[in-house]
Amino acid sequence: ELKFLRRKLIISYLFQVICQLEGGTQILCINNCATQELKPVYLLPQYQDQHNYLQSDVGNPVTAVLGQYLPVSGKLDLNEQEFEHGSLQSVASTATFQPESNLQVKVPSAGLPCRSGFTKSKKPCNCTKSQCLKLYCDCFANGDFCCNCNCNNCYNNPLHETERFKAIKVCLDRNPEAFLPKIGQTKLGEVKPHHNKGCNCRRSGCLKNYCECFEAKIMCSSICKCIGCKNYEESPDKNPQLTALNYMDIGSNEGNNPVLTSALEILPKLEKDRLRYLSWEEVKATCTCLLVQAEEAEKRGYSDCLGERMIMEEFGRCLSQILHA
DNA sequence: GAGTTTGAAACT
DNA sequence: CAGTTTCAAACTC
Ligand SMILES: [Zn+2]
Ligand SMILES: [Zn+2]
Ligand SMILES: [Zn+2]
Ligand SMILES: [Zn+2]
Ligand SMILES: [Zn+2]
Ligand SMILES: [Zn+2]
Repeated sequence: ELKFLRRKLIISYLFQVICQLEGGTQILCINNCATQELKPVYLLPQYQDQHNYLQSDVGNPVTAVLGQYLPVSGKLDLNEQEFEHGSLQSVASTATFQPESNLQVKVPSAGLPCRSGFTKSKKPCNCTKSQCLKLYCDCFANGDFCCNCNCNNCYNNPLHETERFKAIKVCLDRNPEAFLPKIGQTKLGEVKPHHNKGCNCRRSGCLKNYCECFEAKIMCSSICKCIGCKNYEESPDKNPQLTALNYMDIGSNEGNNPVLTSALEILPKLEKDRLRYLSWEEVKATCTCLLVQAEEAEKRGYSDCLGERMIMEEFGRCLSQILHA
């Protein structure tokens, strides 16, 4: 369901609109499409009479079930480049995101109660198909031999040295850092406890051990690409900017995404407790609704311009439902 | 303990 | 490189 609009784009849109709705001043402005003149679509007025607006949606089977999964038949292949071109207009500033370094979290530097090198309290694995020679196997991934494991057909032991070495080489070819510790590699001069490559969680909120960040007992950071993350600074009230920005895909923005820049400008105006974050379910449902609109427009042979307008209006309806849910 | 959910790793 | 499949662990009941 995210083929049509890449998720980070969606999240950025939703986030910005929420910011602006909450701020109450500005208006979402969208390029209609690359070939058309810039024609802003104003969403805000549509919210003025919320009741009526929702009433008119009664017959809309899509928005009526926002929050549920809708089966989307067929696939819509929209020219993404064109869409990108018609993305949010914003001053292309080069402002970069500078994390508040004084928010330094105190690290229990006392050192973990190191498991006595003797007991090797390594959790036994239960691999059955990987022969413990792929990174699926935690033993292998940690560079350990399997020991007291429950694995089947295990090659991760000195008896299969050759196979094991080959497997290690394959992994290193794929990722030269495959066997480096995923966390704790605090580079010199790095203030905060450095994290790994970041997670990509969607459904766990990064609050379950499915999430590698959570499992490692570290907060998600800007390099994470998670959706609906709740694994960040314990007291979000203290720094809404920081936590809110964690919801955007800063990591791949290279610091100059206009959406991000714009959000940075807007954020300080916000009352912190009015921010509302999006869950994966909401993002998913919204994307589904937008897809349906796109399909509809395509089916009816509407112009790209009109199709995009339909999509954006649907987006507005979805957003309003989310905001008022 | 069986069955489901999850997201990294592997694969195409 | 993105989308899909595989995998073993985390989780639920
Ligand atoms: Zn194993
Ligand atoms: Zn093992
Ligand atoms: Zn093994
Ligand atoms: Zn996560
Ligand atoms: Zn994370
Ligand atoms: Zn996260």
